[in-house]
Amino acid sequence: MNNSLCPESEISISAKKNRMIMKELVKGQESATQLKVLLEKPFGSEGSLSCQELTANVLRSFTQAISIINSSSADEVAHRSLLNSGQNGSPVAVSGENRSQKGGRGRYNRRKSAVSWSILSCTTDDNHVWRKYGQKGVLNSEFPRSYFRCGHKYDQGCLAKKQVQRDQENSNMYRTTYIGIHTCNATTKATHSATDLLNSDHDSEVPNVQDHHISPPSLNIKQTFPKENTPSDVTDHMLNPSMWSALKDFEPSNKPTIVPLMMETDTNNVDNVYSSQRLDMDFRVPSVHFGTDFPFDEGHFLI
DNA sequence: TGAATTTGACCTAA
DNA sequence: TTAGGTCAAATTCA
Repeated sequence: MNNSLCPESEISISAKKNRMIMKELVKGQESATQLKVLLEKPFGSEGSLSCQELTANVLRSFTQAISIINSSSADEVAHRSLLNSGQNGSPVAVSGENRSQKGGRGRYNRRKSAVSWSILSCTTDDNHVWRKYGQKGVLNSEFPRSYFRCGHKYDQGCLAKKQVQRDQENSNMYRTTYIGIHTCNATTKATHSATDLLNSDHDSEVPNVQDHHISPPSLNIKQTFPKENTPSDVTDHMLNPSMWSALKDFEPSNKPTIVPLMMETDTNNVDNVYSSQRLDMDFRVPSVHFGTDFPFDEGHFLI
C-alpha cells in the first residue's frame, strides 16, 4: 500500500476544502447579517428566522469551517501516526480496553487529545443531536456542568462531545465547550435542545432564554488545540492567506465588508483567538493560524 | 415499552 | 488527595 500522497491530489483537495470553508464562512456571514437586521428591527417585528435560529446558523457555519480545517490536521496526524507506528509506534490506551472487573468500569483517557473550543452564547442550539451523559457540580461555580456526546456516537461513531454550563457572571448565557470534531454527517435538529435540558432543572429559576429573547445574541468562541499539536503542526494546516484576501474582498450586495481588527495571541501560540466587536455583539471567530507571511498585522474580522 | 435523562459511583490526571 | 470526566443502573418520558 502506498502511503505517499500525490502532490496534485493535495492541491486539489486543498482547493476543494478552501471552497468548502469559504462557503461555510459566507453562510455564517449571511446569517450574521440577517441577525443584525433582525436586531435593528423594533422588538416584536416578524422575521423570517428567529434570533436563535440565526445564531445557530452562524455557529454551525463556523463549526463546519473548523471541522474542515481540522480534518486536514487530523488527516495529517493520522498519516504521521501511521508512518511512525512502523518505527516506534506505541499502543495508545483506549477507553474500554483493559478495564478492571469492578462494575465494568475502567480507565478512560482523560488526556485532552482532541481539538476543543468554547463559546459563550444565549443558546446552546447548534443543530446537532446531543445525548446527555452526565452532570457534575463544579468547584467555585454555582451552576452544574452538563456533559453531552454526539447522538451519532453509536450509529456513526462520531466522538464529538460538548460541555455546557451557565455562565457564572451572566446566568442568561451558556458557556459551551466543544471537544472533538463531528465525523457524523447529520446535523438534524435535536428534539430536545441542550438549552431545554438545562432549563428543565426543577430548582432553576433562570427563565428559558429561547422563549423570552432576553438578551441580544452573543457568541464568544475560543478554540484550543491539543498540546500534542506543536505550532509547526498547526501552521502546516493554516489557511492560505490568499483565501483570506479573497474573503476580505468578498462583498455581496447589502453585506458589510470584512475588515481585519485586532488579534489576541497567547504566549504558546496554540491558543490564538480572533475576535471582533461589532454593534452590540461580541463575536469571536474561531482561531485560525496564519503563517508569518500573513498580510494583516491584525486578525479580527468585522462580519 | 423503548429511548432518553438523571444521578451516584467509579476512575484518571494533576 | 481531589476535581473533573465517564459509566451504567435507575428513573422518567413519550
